[in-house]
Amino acid sequence: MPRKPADQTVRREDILLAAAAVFRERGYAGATMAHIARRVRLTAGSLYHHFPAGKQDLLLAVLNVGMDTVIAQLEAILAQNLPPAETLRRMIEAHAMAVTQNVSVGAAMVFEIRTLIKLPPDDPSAAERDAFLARRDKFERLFRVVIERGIQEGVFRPVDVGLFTKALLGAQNWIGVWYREDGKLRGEQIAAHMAETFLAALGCFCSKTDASD
Amino acid sequence: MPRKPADQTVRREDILLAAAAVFRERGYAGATMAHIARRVRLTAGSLYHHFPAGKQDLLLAVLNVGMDTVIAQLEAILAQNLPPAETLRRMIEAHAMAVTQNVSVGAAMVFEIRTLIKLPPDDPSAAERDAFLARRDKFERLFRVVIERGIQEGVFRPVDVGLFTKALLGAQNWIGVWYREDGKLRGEQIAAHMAETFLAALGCFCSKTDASD
Amino acid sequence: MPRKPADQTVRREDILLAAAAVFRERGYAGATMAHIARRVRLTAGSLYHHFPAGKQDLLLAVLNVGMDTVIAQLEAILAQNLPPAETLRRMIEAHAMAVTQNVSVGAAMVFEIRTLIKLPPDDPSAAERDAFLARRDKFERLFRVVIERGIQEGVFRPVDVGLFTKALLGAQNWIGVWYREDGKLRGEQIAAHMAETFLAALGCFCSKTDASD
Amino acid sequence: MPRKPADQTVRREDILLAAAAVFRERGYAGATMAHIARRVRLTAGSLYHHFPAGKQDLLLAVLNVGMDTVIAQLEAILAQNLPPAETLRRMIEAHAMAVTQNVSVGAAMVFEIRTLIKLPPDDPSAAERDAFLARRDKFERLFRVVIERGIQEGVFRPVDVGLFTKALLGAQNWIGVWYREDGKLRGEQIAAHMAETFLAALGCFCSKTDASD
DNA sequence: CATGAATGAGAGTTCATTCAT
DNA sequence: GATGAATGAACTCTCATTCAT
Repeated sequence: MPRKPADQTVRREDILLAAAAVFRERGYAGATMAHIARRVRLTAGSLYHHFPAGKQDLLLAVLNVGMDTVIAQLEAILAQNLPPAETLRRMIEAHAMAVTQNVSVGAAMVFEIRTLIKLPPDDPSAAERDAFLARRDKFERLFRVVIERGIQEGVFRPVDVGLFTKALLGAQNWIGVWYREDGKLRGEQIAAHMAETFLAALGCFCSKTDASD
Repeated sequence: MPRKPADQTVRREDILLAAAAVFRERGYAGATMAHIARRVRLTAGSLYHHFPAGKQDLLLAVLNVGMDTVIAQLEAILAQNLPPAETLRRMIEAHAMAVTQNVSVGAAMVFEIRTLIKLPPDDPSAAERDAFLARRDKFERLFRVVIERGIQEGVFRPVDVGLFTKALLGAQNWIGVWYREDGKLRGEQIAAHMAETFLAALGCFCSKTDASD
Repeated sequence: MPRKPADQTVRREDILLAAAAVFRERGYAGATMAHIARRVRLTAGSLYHHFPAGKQDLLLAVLNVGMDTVIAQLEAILAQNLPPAETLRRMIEAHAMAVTQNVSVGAAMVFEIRTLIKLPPDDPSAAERDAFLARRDKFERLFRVVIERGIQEGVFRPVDVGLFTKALLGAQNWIGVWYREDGKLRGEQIAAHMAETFLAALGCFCSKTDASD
Repeated sequence: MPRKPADQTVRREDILLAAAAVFRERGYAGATMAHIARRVRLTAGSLYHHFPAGKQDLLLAVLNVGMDTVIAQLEAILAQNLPPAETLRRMIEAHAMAVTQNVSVGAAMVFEIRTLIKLPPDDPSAAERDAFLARRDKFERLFRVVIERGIQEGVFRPVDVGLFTKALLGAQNWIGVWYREDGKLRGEQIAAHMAETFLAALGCFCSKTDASD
């Protein structure tokens, strides 16, 4: 009754991406372990070898991977200490690229936070959930801070930073909803256009400074 | 506008709003008929008197109500034949207001289109589903057209209209995700800020023309 | 898809007895909801209408019913304030009768306490579990007290009351294991013999005093 | 008595005891191969090297070991041809000691016979099961015979031998349920008290004859 | 011998839906 | 209209068991 000749071993990450894809297509609640398993040619039960805590665990893993990737990139950009406009441009582009490069994970971050929040407070994953939400807030703050700095320095038009950030992130998150890997728009184009749009919205039409990084 | 016996009308709409609220909180797949029924003090079975086709029917009804409202408002604005900048401002504001005034319905429109798309093609509701998706496309086109016109007339900075519209709608849809009825931001403020942001992004800083409508 | 023409309604108690019977035959862990359901001509899912908390709930209900019955009878006997030997005889007989009259429930009380104890401490039923265990201890104490009194009064041979009670209850509980409703021994015979055996073991061969009750 | 390579023998017995312990704690149906394996620091799969027929095999092995021990001891006592009262006393004590010395195995014999009986008739272990049940009946008969003889010889009060034996074995079996290795009662005390109780119940208060064995 | 990965057969439970009352 | 009881299909998760390594 067992199978799989070892050359075709399924790795944790494969399952994770499969889960993300299924979550994107059908939503967490609409996704079944069987859906996920089928993508990696396993049976539903076998997933529990890799993610003993089950579906919930899988969701948290997906979200964390996504957040890890994005935060790492943003922090790398911030570490360069570029001027606000350039920093924001790169952040928007990096974020948009991340979303298009792994739409499924991005979509999960957009759509399934709600699922997380509905977790009963006595759930064993509650701690991990809180940790994730904290990181998400931190992520949002990274954008806020840059925008605030730009306004203070007079490079950006004064705006309600909270509202503006929500608008920006809404637009960016939404990419994961409509973007098709096989569509005509490439990630770079989308990223560039997004940056341009929101920098313009901040009254900053300065062309891309080609700082050799 | 003649009405059916008041009680009934109210009942149906109550259920609809209850459904929208539950869909917002738990997602379509995570919502149960019992959740919805409890909100209107009925039992799950009783809902079938009002929505014979069941859960799916409820979702479509919610989405249609939402779309009806928004499209009606947008068309009223377009009928006024105002200049593109002013038209767009009002459209954005009207849309944002609609989202904040009935967050649940708005959230359903954001989150549950996916559910609709996954409908098996042999489903009896497939026709209604297609009708809805067509109207959603029409809705998006209303924005596109105005933006295109503004660019042609030179009032707006030239942008990729498709991408720009996606960004705009992403930001607007996202409102339904973070907006709290009991929060400190009122719908008007949000609406105004959204309009300002995206008009600015189009290079149009003209202050609100107070055309007496 | 629904069924059952109302004349054949299944009552809560029917399910309870069915559960007890299945628990007796296969043990709690070995019993399935389907086994229980089949006995009352329902499907497994339907049991959740009557016992929303499921299998665990069913076990606790069975145990509580059993304990209720026995304790009530014992207390009635104690209330008569008869001399220790007569009291003990009647208690043993009443207990034995209770066991033979509802073997399944009795067996559950014997075999499934263990199941209860293994309940994780964060289980929602933990409180009910504790309540049950407390009542079981009280039940055991009823016997102890009578035996102690008899020893003090010199009617009973001095024995280790704790150990003696365990022996007595072990013998009584065991009835539920071997007793067959269709066997040749009637409950009364068993009850009388048990009383006689343990009164004899206490050095008390006094014949049954026929106090007209 | 020549032994197999020491390691193996030990291994097999370790597993057996581990199984008995787990069966006692959680019942056969509630025990998993993983539970058992963990106790001997193996994985579930590895158990199949030692007990190829799996869980069922383990149970039968546990029960047989228990029965072997007890029957051997009882037969040794019977072989001494002592008078009935003394024989019975020693049998009761030996049995009680066996139960307290290996509670887990004893508990399995008490609780898991039921499991055995539910074995489907086409099960490969059915023959072994029947053999075990036969030995259990033989075991019970050993007690019966001694009691009968005692009655015939007039040393014991006349009782219903079947019922009396059930009472005796019930009390003895029950020890395995309440006995705690770390409790205040030692096996010898329990054994002595049990013997005393049931000899008293047979009207035989003769003190322990200290036949030097 | 031991393990880790896998399987397949349930088990408990949930839920949309139906229908007699 | 409304309800309560019922169904059947699905879903998450568990587990004995197998086998390549």
